[in-house]
Amino acid sequence: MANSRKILVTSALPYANGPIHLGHLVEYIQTDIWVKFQKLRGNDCIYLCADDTHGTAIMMSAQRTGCSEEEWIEGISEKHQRDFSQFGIEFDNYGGTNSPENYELCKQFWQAFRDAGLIREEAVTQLFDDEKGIFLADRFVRGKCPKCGADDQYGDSCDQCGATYSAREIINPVSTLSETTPSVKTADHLFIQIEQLHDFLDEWTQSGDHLQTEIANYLKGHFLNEPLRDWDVSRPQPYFGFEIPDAPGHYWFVWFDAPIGYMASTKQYCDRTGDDFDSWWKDPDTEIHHFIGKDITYFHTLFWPAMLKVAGFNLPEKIHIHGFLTVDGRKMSKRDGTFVKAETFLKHLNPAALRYYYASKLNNRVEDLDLNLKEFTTKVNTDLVGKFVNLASRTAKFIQQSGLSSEYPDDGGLFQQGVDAGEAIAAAYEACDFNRAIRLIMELADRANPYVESNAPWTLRKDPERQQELQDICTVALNLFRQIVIYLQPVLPEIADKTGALLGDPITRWEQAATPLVGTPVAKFEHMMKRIEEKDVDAMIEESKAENAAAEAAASETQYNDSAQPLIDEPLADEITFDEFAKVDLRVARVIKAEHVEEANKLLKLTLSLGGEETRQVFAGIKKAYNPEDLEGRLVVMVANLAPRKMRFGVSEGMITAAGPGGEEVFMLGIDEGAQPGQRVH
RNA sequence: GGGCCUGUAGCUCAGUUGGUUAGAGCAGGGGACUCAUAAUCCCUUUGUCGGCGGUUCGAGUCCGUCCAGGCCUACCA
Repeated sequence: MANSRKILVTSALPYANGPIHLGHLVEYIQTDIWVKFQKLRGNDCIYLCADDTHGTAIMMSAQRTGCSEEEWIEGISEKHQRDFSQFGIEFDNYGGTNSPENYELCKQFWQAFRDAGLIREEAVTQLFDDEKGIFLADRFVRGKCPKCGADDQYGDSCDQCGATYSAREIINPVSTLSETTPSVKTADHLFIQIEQLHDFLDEWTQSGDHLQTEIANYLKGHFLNEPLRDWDVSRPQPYFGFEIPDAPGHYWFVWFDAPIGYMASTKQYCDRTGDDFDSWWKDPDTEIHHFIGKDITYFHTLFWPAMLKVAGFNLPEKIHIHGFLTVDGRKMSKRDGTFVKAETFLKHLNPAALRYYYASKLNNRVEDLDLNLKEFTTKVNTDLVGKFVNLASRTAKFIQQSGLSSEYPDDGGLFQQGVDAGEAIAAAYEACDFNRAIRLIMELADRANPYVESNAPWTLRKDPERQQELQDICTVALNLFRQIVIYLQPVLPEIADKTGALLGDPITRWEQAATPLVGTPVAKFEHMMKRIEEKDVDAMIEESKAENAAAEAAASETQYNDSAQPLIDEPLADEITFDEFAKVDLRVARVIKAEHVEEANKLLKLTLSLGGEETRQVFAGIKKAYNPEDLEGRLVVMVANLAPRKMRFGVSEGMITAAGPGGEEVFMLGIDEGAQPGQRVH
């Protein structure tokens, strides 16, 4: 087409850390419908996606399952692609951010930032999990809220009082990865000084219709009204990602390389098809459209445009942001079985039903979409099966012998009304106002059924004199049906294919809806879509519940499958009386000094404070398990009334309590925050 | 605390730049038909358009305010 648009479309990259579920599918179905619409309209449109494969979470998952990160992400990618394909979602290329193409592009972006002088280095102090050997992102830390004192809150904010804070402020932090107390460590990070692009971002976000208005307002009120903070784009090792070429030991933060993955996927597409990469990312006439969820808004509306700007690539024409999925009005819940995986849905229901339902609910605002299961069933059954497919189902077999009439009969203007509605429907699709498009299309179906009703082909077929009339009526009905099918092709591609086969004319272009089809044979009609049974929906929910129960059981097994070995190694001691227990004076003590002892290979020399001036010198056999510098300041529990014992290196005036077989496996007793040195343990 | 969004029949929602008796689908009630996946067609009930105040000849539509619900409040994917 001479005036066809060149449109590059992406969906957010699914994180390669779990299966696709119905929530993800809102976005991929929305995007796929939009892309199919553009293609049907004759535009040069490609749809790109990839797995987002970097970051700490993926590193941990691979570790847990005992495979390499590469093996892990490959397995996930296969599953993702299989799920998408089952739902009729067709990518022109599906890549992964761990690809060589992505690495090359990242280097290019990085160099552009270096050249622009926008990168600076600064030390960042973070909590560090000594056992796992990694820095802890906020969500991997839990502890007591520093504001209200609520227990078991995440590292960045408190559910109870709503306070936000840094993980370093949290009281009694615990790493959720190892359940150990993290230490505090400092590492250098690289920052992009995004504030220098403030004027550009002001202009880009607030004009040109690149964003929905509520998003533009949000950015204006939350970020652009004050200087933009520098963006921390590096992570120290260990990290699964790309090592920064000119900063060994530093890795690009996953959110630096993830959006570049859109481009890497384009690169793969171009390499495969011989297309020109620059025509997509450097030609200003090309439109780039990103579809994302509201959770990743600022990465795509601030950082990403800034990156593209600095590196000299096309800026997005539009960023389409959608809300989340709720089921029956509530957040998806694993416990309620409403956290339904794509795979589970497919075992029970037709993916076309979900595509239609989502389409009928989607608009171009950032609103949450509710999957009401009852409504889902009635809507699909009434609209799709009852009204729409029924049109073909009730008329096709009457003209299986004769085919469509050779001339399009008078239909009282029905077909033309459908043609007239075409542009409004197209405009609704274009604006991502799919629910409007569906409403307009269903109005057409609402007119077509009464037409069939009032002309009663089932009466005509009994009268040999009126066979021409019968053929004409069915020709009209099937053309009205086909017109609707064309309009619905972006949503229901499979039905479009079947209709193409039924009427001997494949559906490939939107304009086909403007011209009635005549004179073709009509194939044997076969059901295009089954009704949804309530029991299938119930079965899907039940299966999701069962999956969750099984997963929970497995998790609790791995968490609590404690070995019986310790008791076997050291059986329980004989019973004692309380008085006998009370003879042992256990005290809270603070390690005020910890030092190596020359020539000792097991011992550390500790100076313990019991508060005030009271101190004890203790030799403890924990050298292999603890570094002295990590001990200083810690609270321990000591046996304070143990008879002093002369040892080779001095007198030990007590004993600190610890468990474990010894050597490297010694675990000292800690005590919760708040305890004071000198307090007795009862 | 601040910001954004939403509030129209039992349910899901339309209502264009303010203009005559506020609409659709589903659900409910009554009837018809039998070609079709118990599908379809016709008729039909229901609304202080969240409350209050204002601008206007005229407001569901604009302004203010209050109430209710949702979301966001950056280094977290």
